[in-house]
Amino acid sequence: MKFDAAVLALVARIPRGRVATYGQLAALAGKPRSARAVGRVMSKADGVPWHRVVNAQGGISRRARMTGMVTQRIRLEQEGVLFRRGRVILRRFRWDGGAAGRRAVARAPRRRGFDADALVELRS
DNA sequence: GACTTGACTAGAC
DNA sequence: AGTCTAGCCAAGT
Repeated sequence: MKFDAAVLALVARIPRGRVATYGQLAALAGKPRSARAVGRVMSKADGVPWHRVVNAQGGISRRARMTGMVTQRIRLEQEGVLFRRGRVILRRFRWDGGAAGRRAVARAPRRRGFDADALVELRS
């Protein structure tokens, strides 16, 4: 399968309210170090939830058109994705890669009850 | 086919 | 924690 198609197929599987990083998608597509290539694919991605793809720091990467960046953040927030200091809280919103049977991508243990991150977000 | 250009990253200070 | 640097890979010229 072509790299581009593989990446697009993966992006299409990212659930609402979750995000994936360029590097993560590259790895899932079988090319662990092709994060930049994923960015290229996203630049002309259409018909897929491209807004759910962020960089390794949880931030929205810069691009030629800045308009898309605003759209991306708004859409994510509408899906319930929380930001802190301008970045997605990856620990909580990173997609596990559809890890059914597959080995899960390092995932933070679910916290129960009081959530400090959420509180901080509400206050800002 | 040799550059150049990105919506990138992990590692080293 | 912010900055730099070296890699990396696929496209376009």
